[in-house]
Amino acid sequence: MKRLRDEKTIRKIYRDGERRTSNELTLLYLQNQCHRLNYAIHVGKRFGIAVRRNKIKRVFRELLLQFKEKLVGYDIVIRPKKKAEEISFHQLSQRVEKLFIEAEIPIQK
RNA sequence: GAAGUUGCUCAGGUGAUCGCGCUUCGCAGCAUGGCGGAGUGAGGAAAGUCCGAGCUCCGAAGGGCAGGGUGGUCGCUAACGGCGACUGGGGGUGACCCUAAGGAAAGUGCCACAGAAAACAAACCGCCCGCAGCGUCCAAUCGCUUAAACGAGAGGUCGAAGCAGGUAAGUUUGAAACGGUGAGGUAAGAGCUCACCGCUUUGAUGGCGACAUCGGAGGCAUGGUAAACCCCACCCGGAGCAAGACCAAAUAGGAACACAUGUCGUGUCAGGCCGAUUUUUAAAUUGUCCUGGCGCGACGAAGGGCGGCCCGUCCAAGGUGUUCGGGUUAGGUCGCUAGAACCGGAUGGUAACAUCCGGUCCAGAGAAAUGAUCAUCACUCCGGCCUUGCCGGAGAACAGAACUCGGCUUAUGCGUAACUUUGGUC
RNA sequence: GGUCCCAUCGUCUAGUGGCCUAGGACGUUGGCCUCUCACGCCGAAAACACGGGUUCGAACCCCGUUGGGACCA
Repeated sequence: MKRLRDEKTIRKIYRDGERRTSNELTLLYLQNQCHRLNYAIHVGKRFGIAVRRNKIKRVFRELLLQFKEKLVGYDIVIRPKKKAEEISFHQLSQRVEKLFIEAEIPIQK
């Protein structure tokens, strides 16, 4: 699992990728060539000061760790919404898994 | 016990599992990558960007003006608008706190409403004395008369207005009224005189100094406002690591507008006036001068740079300047962290701080990494119980390095020391 | 990261020490007009971002916060 830091790749995902939304986040995804999960978490300034933004990013990174072995071959971008701050880690985990199922990404056992 | 003032410390520890950034080593490998090990990894405010510096570039960072900043004194410091000590003023019962705290007798401006008057001294309302006339009242005396009544009436008293003079805040207004309070004094009053306080000025003593204490003199002149302009003293060139340096790649020498192309010298060519020579006229040759073209040299400048202006200085025909357009491009490397650094000690100093000795190496990352769960220990709070204790539950703030330091300000949890005021009990 | 600018009724604004108990326009709202609506007329409510300081007096001057906005190779 690797963090995406290349601006061009992220733009490509925004342009060509599929997207699914829930109350808590927006998920964008695109198949890639390598057999790994690359991710980016997009937290704008409307979430407040730097500490809060960093906290959201840490929560989502921890959450993606669960899917590390199951989701390979995809580049994804996660855009949290403000409601994501209000619910617990466990609830958030379920919502994300649901989104992955909706997206018909094959979850490997 | 309560309320408060000032200073200081810490910013949870340990272990396990899963993860992250950077550096480095090893293995496999040459795909956009993988696996494993080691080291290291946020703050007291990293924040606001309010000051000050280092560093880099802008010509070499020059002079003056403008502009900006600071403003008790002495010190500390690389520097500061910071810090320390002291002085004056103000606040608080107090511990203690606050203080842009130079100049209003260089000049200008402003001081609404109210008030007689708002700045330089007067006018007005008053008070007092004097003058001449008028009126009221009293009245010596006189006329007439027996007397009374009546009439006249020197002089006095009171009153209103006038003239000339004296007078100061009387009595309001106001934030503020040419010293304040008290006593004497006077026609009425007034520093007119006296005492105390204030002020001005002068001297002595103490202090490096701000200033303090004591004394003499003047009798009061100098309203407030400078976080109004201003004056005085001191300081400041501008920009900022997106500074800047190097490398690579790409574009292709683009468009529009503005401005200069002058003067002098000299060479050459062409033309013209005049003269000389040859010569029958005409024409030819040649010389001085003038005009024009070209070349060379010197001077020169519209403009531009030195990010406000002037001086000064530099560039200035191989055109320059401004604007627009196109391309690269969210390219790479360096700058980039060993420093006015941190810790401990000694010495000097009231202190800020300085010097010396010993030790330590402590993030340098592409929009950017430190976290999650569990256990346990420590801390705080709440509840219960058999109250030196045990059990259960809850909590842990503000907040995340982006070139680096020194401060200030703001946000914020817990603890602790000294001191102050106050309540209760002994 | 750095350099700057701004803040007045719900919105756009005027105000540059006293005339400010802050003016105007649009909007809101009450009444009149009309058969009703619109237009028109008369009225009302509504703001100096916050905290200190200077001054007799502050929306205005000074300092500090808070919020918003612009720019950079």
